[in-house]
Amino acid sequence: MALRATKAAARVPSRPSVGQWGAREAGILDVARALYVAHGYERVSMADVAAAAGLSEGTLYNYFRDQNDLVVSVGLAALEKNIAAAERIAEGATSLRVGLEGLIAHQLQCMLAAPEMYRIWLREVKAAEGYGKSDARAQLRGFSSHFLAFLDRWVPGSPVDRGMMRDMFYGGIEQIGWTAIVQNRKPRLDIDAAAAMLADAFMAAFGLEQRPSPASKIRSNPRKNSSPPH
Amino acid sequence: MALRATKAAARVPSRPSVGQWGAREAGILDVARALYVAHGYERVSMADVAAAAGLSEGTLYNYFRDQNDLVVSVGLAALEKNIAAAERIAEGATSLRVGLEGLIAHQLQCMLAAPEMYRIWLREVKAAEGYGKSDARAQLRGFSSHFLAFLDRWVPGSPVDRGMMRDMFYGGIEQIGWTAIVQNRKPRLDIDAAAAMLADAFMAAFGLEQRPSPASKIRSNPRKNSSPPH
Amino acid sequence: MALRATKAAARVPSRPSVGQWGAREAGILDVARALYVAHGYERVSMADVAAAAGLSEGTLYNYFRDQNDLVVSVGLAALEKNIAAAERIAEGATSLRVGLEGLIAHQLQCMLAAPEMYRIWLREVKAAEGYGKSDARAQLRGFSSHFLAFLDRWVPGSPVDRGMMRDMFYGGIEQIGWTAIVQNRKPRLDIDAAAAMLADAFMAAFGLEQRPSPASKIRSNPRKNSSPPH
Amino acid sequence: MALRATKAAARVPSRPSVGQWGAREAGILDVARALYVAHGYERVSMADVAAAAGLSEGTLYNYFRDQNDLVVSVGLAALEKNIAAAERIAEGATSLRVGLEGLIAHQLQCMLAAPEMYRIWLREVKAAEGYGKSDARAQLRGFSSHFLAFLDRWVPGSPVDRGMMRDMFYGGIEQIGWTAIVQNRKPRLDIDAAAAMLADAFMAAFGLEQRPSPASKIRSNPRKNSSPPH
DNA sequence: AATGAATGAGCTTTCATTCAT
DNA sequence: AATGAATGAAAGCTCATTCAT
Repeated sequence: MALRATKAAARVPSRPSVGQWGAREAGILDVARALYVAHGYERVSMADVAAAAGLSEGTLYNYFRDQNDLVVSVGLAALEKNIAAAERIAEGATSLRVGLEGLIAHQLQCMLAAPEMYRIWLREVKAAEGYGKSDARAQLRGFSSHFLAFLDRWVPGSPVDRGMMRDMFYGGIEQIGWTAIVQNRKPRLDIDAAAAMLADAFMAAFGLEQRPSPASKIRSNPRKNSSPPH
Repeated sequence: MALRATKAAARVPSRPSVGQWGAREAGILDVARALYVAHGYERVSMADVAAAAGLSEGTLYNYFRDQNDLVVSVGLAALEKNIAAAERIAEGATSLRVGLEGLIAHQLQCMLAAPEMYRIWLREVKAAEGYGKSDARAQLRGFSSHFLAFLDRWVPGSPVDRGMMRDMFYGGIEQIGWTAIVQNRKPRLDIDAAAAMLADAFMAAFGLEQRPSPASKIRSNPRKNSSPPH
Repeated sequence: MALRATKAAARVPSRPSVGQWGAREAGILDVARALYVAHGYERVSMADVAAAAGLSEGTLYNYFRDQNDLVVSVGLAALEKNIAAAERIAEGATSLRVGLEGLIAHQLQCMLAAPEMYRIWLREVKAAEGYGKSDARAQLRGFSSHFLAFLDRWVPGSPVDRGMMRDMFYGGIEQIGWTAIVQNRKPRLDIDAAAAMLADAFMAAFGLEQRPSPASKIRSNPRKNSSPPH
Repeated sequence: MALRATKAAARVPSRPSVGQWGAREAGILDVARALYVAHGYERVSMADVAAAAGLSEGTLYNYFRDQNDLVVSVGLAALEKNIAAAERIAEGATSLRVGLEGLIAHQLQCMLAAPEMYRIWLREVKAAEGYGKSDARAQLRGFSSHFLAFLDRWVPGSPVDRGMMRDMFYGGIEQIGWTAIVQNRKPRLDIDAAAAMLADAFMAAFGLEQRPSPASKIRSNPRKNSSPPH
């Protein structure tokens, strides 16, 4: 169904040396990602990747401990890029609102642009046994703290637990993105509009900003309006 | 890594008859679920299930087309129960707030009580290739409409698109639950407190209820609520 | 009853490279043939062949795509040898009569020497589904054209369609050989006598040579003829 | 590849009682034949046949010892009909020439009309292990003696051994028919023309009739005959 | 570092056949 | 005679991984 179950490879604990870690590995990851995206990662064998990369199978194993390592690495490479961009967005934000909206839009864009990467993330990382102790999770925690710092920067306190805020935020966005993917609604989803709306919603959810006061007459369509007020 | 990928079987078109679908299958599902929970579903072979159920392997295949069918069936059986309970909660709710809180608490309880079922759901259903067209998704859509009807009942209109509300709601809750599971924080998570807080947050997010105005003493549940400092 | 039906493998397109195709494969074919002859090919598993060849099962599958490929390859290897010999006989023939007689004798010898190979040819090649488009048939066509060229060399024209001549010739011979095999008459069949008689018969059938003139009351070849005179 | 190999069922030696042997069995054979022709007999399971016949699987086994028995029975049923017709043709023949021509045409017609039956005959009967001792062969021997009697009737003696004549005759015809089938040339094969030509050829082959005398510069059968001008 | 042939455990899956009812 | 659920042996096949060169 996904990849064949493997007995935990007990031996080699670490990847070669980090200094070396560059060109070659990145190239392999690129090749692998292309294959994964093209055929669905479950159907791409190590031999396929090796061949496409102009490597022998054995050599491939010099760079990635096993298939899981490769798949997860491909997934995390994509994640890293996204995280880096997200951090830049958070840091460059001129207001909480702008930051959230940017993060939402960015997240949705990433998902819709590369659903297969998200599938890898979901199946092989997030829902994998032992995710709790994985490197991947450590990485995520790194990002998480950035996000929390971003919140701290703009709102020192809020009624909702910070961790929960993060989970609501990302959980909600991911679910929305996934629904769009699954419904094959990718092209039609208006990411910016959705981001604006969601940013409002999250601000309200977290008590981070006043919803329009009853006094302010501003909201044109208070009922079903799905778009951002002001 | 998970289960071996299978080629779609060509012959058998459908499962026997639906009327018959009862005792035996349910028994097998129970046995399988127990094994899955105990050992991690990836590590449980069809032979294991057959043996535990006191069946021959061949017989097992009379009831479930293949391993994937069994795993997914186990996952969906759990889901069905949860959905039924959720629908009861939604229908029995005396207010929107009560309903949301109940749904949140129920969802978290389900996840924390059976994380392995949630893993199956995540890996083998939600993130499986072809989920978009699966029976599972059809089933989910059924529940989704119940949830939307529930919202309709209490709030005829809201600024956020209903589908997005649903996704934010469940996506957020699931993420929170998953974090708790992954962090092995199950026992410590105060589900009721979390549910109360989240219900507030979602109400606010969806513009469904006034956040307490600074002046108004309105907050109904000042006790466990971890929210608005006013 | 014979071998288990297999679903066409989807991925691997062709056999490795042709240049390499030699030592190893030939060795495996020899081993397999020996087992097939000894036990009846239907009763020889891939594991049997691998073990006898001192190979792991997986390795065996590096050389032969599946069981059918191996069985057919064994059959065709035998066929190739026979065809090569047949071509040499045809080319070296000093007369039409000599050539036909040689070809008949050779064909019968091959069949009686290795009936199991003939069974493989019959069941797994000739009567297999899709034989029409198989490599085997292509190979046979190659030989067929040689045979037709041989006829052309000695008799530029004849009343019988060449393709039919070929079919009558080989169909007839094979049936005779098969009868001998089935009747367990192998040792007793006087191949040379039969070949002489059949050569006469085919010459006459194809109008390629004068039958004995009316004057010689009976038959042209009273010498070695093993059949009943009136 | 064909049917799964089975361990020789050692027990039940005979079919129920012959008196009963009628309606039910014939009906099953019909149903099975239809399925075999439609899907290729290798792909039709006993369950398929039972279902199509409105029988339970167990009941099917009351009528046919095992799958092989069924398949072979289907094949032989077809053969029997053909043989009966052939005997009628042979008996009704007004001359040797007419008889042979009729037999050839009939044989080709049978093959082209039901190649799948011929495949069964080839794979599951003729090339099956133990064909030599099978009931099928006994049956064939019966027909064989009819054919020989037919020859005896018209030509008390000939230079070619009678058994070989039979084998040449049927082997040649079958090969020609098979080639037509394999080449998908069924519709185009002019059976009557072919039969005429082949009849001539066989007559000549067996020395059963004068080839056109040297004097008559033309040929005996100027009509449809595509044969010997010498 | 690179190779790539060899490995082989281990799973799924099939269906002909049986037998208790 | 009929049923049809249960059987279970039996093999095919894959592919991640290794290791001798």
